[in-house]
Amino acid sequence: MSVNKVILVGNVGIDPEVRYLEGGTAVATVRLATSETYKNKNGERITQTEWHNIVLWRGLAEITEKYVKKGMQLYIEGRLRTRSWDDKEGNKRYTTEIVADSMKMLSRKDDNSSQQEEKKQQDIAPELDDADDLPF
Amino acid sequence: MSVNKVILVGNVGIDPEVRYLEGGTAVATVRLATSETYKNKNGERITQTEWHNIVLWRGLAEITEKYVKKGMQLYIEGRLRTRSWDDKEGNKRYTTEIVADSMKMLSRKDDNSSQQEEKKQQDIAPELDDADDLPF
Amino acid sequence: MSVNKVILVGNVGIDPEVRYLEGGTAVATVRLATSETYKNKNGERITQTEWHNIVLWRGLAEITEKYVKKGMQLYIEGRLRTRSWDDKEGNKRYTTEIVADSMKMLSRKDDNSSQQEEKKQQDIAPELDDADDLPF
Amino acid sequence: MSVNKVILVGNVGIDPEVRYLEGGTAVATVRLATSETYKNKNGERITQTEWHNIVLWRGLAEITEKYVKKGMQLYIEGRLRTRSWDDKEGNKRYTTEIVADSMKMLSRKDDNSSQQEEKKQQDIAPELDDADDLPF
DNA sequence: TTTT
DNA sequence: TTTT
Repeated sequence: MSVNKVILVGNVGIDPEVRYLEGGTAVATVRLATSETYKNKNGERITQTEWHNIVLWRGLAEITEKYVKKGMQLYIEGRLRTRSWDDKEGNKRYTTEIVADSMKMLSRKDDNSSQQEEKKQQDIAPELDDADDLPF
Repeated sequence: MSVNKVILVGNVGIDPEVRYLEGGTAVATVRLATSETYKNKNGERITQTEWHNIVLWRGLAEITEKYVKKGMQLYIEGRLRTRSWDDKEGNKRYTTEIVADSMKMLSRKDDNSSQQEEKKQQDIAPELDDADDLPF
Repeated sequence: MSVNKVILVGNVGIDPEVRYLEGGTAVATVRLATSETYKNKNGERITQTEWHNIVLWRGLAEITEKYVKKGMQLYIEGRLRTRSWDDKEGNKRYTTEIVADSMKMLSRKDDNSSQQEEKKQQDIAPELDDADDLPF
Repeated sequence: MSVNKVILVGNVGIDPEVRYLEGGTAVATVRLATSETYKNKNGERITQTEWHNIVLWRGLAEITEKYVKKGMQLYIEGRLRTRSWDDKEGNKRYTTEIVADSMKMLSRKDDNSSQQEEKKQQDIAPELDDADDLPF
């Protein structure tokens, strides 16, 4: 038995990237910042920002494509996954990502169509879970 | 405002490494496995194991040094932190770790001194939180 | 947007109760204890136990009926729900429960058939989520 | 070993109540709403609101007294506690509350002094944890 | 009513 | 490199 759970509330750093696999499956990646403020030994206020790579599949990716923009505040629930790849020198490299199981928009960047999109967002809210049975 | 929270329950892969910084601060690293089982399209049961790098500071590191062993089941609560370093070819590399804020032992590998250590573990249980104010 | 999430690891106080609604839907209730130990001002070790009412629906209820026993350690992920009812004097009363979305068995009470049940438990493990779309 | 953790993001229903115990310890109570939307069998969109009783001690209570207002969105991390009391008919009653370990303000109700208070809030942000060692 |  |  094990538990692998991540809960994040943070802000989107750049507009998400969304691509579609051969079979039509959507995959989105989101850069999400969380920051933490503390005082160091000299009493100075230090803000430390952490950047997270979020991966969203299928329905969550499609929602992301339509509604998630740079600057928005998101709630993400997911799990850690480290995958390996080979760089150009042939070295094994590792990247740790958060695979989202649930995503909620806490704010929206207002744009021209905001009133209308607000409604859309509410319409789709109940579908914001990744209930597919594939584990990635 | 942001939230950066990780909750893990998993098994320790190898005995932890603990070192002491110049000032005497203890730092422990633990390799923790979580695994997830699912059926693929052919109905075969697939187990996918995820390895996490846990970093524990100060009191948590000292507890780790004394009691955490390969094979034990741990509950970890912490936060994600990605740090960068330069490899031998001078390339920037990134490693994502979970900095523990709380650690609980869900099982112990039984050894000769188990009865005695059981008691020790209980004695220290209330101190198993990293309440220091440094954010790393 | 809101989040209502509970994460518990605790021990089952009595064998669960399971009943079936008219339509055949299974509902299980589990009493789960969590305890917390601290030192009071006199340095005495105090253990405080908290009892939680867990409600599990459908597949989770059926798993509970088959495998969950008094004394077992469970991981529960769910959400808070307070429901009201009228007592015999006609006063409104409130009961707060945790509606489970996920349940994992961290230990089993060993019994005669343990080897065999062990296997069963593994067979059903992947189905331990409440993926139905009803919100209760 | 056990875990008793609650994570909430919701809105404050009425201005918090804050009182001071004989020894000067501050205690605040906050009514927090979370809501969940789903479609019933007829395809109608149903919103179900859940009200939570949050209890905050010491520093968190003082922050609450100064800054938390009706309508604000809060992030609360805490633990469940059910306490019993006797009603006027002498019956034992139970109330389940969430004792906060951490509180973060996700929004503020704008008032006249908002600019100035914004700064205050940031100044106190690092102290928003209940690090005292009393377990309630 | 559980467990360590 | 762990565990079930």
